[in-house]
Amino acid sequence: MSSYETLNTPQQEAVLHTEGPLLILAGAGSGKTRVLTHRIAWMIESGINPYNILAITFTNKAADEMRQRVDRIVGMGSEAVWVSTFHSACVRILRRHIDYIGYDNHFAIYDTDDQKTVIKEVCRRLYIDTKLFKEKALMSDISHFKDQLLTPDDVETSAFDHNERKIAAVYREYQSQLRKNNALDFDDLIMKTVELFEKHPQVLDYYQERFRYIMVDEYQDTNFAQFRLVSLLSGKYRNLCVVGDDDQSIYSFRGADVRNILEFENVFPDARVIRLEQNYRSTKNILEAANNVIANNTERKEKRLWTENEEGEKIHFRQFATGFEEAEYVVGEIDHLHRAAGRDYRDFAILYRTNAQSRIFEEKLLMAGIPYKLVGGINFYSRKEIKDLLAYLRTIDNARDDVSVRRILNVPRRGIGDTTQARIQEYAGEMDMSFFDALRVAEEIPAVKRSLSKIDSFVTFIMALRTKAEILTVRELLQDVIDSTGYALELEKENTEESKARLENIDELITKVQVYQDQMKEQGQKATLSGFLEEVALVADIDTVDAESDYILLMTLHSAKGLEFPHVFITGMEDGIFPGGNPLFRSDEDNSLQEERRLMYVGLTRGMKNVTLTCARQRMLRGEVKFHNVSMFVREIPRELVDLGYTVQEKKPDRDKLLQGDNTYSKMKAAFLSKPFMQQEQPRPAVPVKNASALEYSVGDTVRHVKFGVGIVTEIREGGRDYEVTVNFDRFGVKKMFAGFAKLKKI
DNA sequence: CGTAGTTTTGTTTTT
DNA sequence: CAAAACTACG
Repeated sequence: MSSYETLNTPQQEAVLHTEGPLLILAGAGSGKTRVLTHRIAWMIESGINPYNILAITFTNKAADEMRQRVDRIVGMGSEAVWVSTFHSACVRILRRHIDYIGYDNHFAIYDTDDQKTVIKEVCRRLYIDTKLFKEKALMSDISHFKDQLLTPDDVETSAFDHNERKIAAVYREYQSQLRKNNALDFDDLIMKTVELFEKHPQVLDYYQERFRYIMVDEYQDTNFAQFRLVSLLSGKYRNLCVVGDDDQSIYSFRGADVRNILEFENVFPDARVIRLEQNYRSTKNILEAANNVIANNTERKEKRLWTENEEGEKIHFRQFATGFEEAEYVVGEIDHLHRAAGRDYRDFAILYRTNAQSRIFEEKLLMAGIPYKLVGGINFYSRKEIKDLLAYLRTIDNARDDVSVRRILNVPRRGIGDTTQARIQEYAGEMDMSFFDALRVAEEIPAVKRSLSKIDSFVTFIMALRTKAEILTVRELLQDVIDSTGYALELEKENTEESKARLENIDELITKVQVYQDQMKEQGQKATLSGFLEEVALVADIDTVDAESDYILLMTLHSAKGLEFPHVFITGMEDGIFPGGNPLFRSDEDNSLQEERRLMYVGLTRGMKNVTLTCARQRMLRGEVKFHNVSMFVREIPRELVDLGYTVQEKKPDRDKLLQGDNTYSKMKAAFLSKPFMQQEQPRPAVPVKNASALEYSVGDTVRHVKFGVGIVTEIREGGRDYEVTVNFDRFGVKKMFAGFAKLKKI
């Protein structure tokens, strides 16, 4: 096939090397996805059964894309290839075989929220003071144990002080609670799969036969458990191909161990090693900057990325007085490039170190009427109303899921309060039965006599739903839950901004169920309740980003891994924010600093055409004004590669006043919100603004807005260079906006 | 039992 | 500054 000729020499080598262990050291933007897809295509073409191929990607989105690209090359056959994330692959395996290690195949998957609920319960049972042992810390401890495949016994044995024994006890009890609830957490998905394989060689053998060819992407971010899993699976045929870049290892906080990639050659002495060092993505300047930054790290495989691309623009660096001005600049700049240079919104990404930094950009973008998508932060599925409804579905699906049953027992209010719940819980514990079973026999519990009728009707209600679940589709079932609980009705009555947003989320959930059903139908599979819940548990926010929609992406540097954009803004380039953490514990030998630097490297190498770094002298952090120095990473870029533009712009007097002394965050916010967002400090070509007569709408007209939907124009006022239009939106109420930005369409 | 009002706590990063 | 966790009251 001629398409292989478009690959460079090492890329071709990687594609053609299908037998035996292979390590591909793929620098940023070196076309590794192309290599992986072509490699799968080549294998299929050369007669390998696609059924025998397993490809592990980092996100579901990457998995989908890979499958599509393979399809494009080979046409048919790719649907038989298993392309999925570690977690999805493990769920599929466990659904089939987890009964071998004493779990029910109908297990629930607990997210961070659920885990916390369990941990709290565990601490209460063990009389552990959560002031001394923070739930969050315990959770991360347990997570790390599991990353290392340590059982409660292991932890117990190696504990050498009181604290560690305590933690081991929590771990033990936590596991026993999960088992009782027939639930697994994220880390269990991997660990239990390993356990299954180790305890049941015949099951392992089955999968070894099945997956004769294995590929793992982003190998630098695998942890010990994942390493073990991959080793087991590939143990028989040894056709293991791993792809990664040690310079992009940014997940050590969740147990990722760079040694997996650094020591691959030691584990597999006969491994072929191929380096991909030609970069096809970025300009020379961007690459040069990235190379110089990462060169400050000591623990790395030396490599030299190069490109034939043009030199391009310098790295732009801009410092501002405040975070507000920073955001204003970034948004103004994007708006400018969009209008003047005709760049699509999808060409831009605004990146930051922590999710909390996104808000200010959201505000400015909203004001400017620029469409954006926020990736990460509070997950859609962790919103209260969504979790409530899902808890119903989970209760229907898995009767032993106590966390879900308890969540919905009194939602909507049924007059079954905390005391009653605690008593039932106690009884269930004593009798060693599930919470729901305790509810069913509530008449045996003398302490809850008063609520007995309420409990009975709850039990009947759930049982009825469970019966319905057998005949209804998932969507119909969800609709039934929404109707019969009166959940939506209650929110409608409330009729506040918040309740409206919640109703919208519920609508979105219904849409998601529908999408799932359609998808399953398309693939000729059965849409099941468990299947939907599983999908819900394992989607990352980034998976919902689609290439078609034209919006700016806002996300953390972590989420940006694997993506590329013509224009990248890395914001908050301040010491203490990025690199974050405690400066006292930061030295060059410190691994955490090196990881931050790799994060910077990832950020820079996302850029294709240009990268802008921004920072602010002072910014609001946790409600107080903080002063920061410019990030050390900015200084690590050679001076001649950086365009400094101007530093702090001349400020207007009224703004000066705003920034002084006693001004609170909200005052500043109010002041900025009431201002036209665009008061550009930098001279720029005048933006053509329509005058009132040129506006295609006038007072009384119905218009459509990208974000707010349909509304009626109630006022048009002259305001500086632009016109201020007041619109009463059907769903969002009255909003004021500037005609130049809002792009209102008369309908 | 439910609510409103008060206090405390928190920032990495995510499947 | 917010969200979460507590507390006290009707």
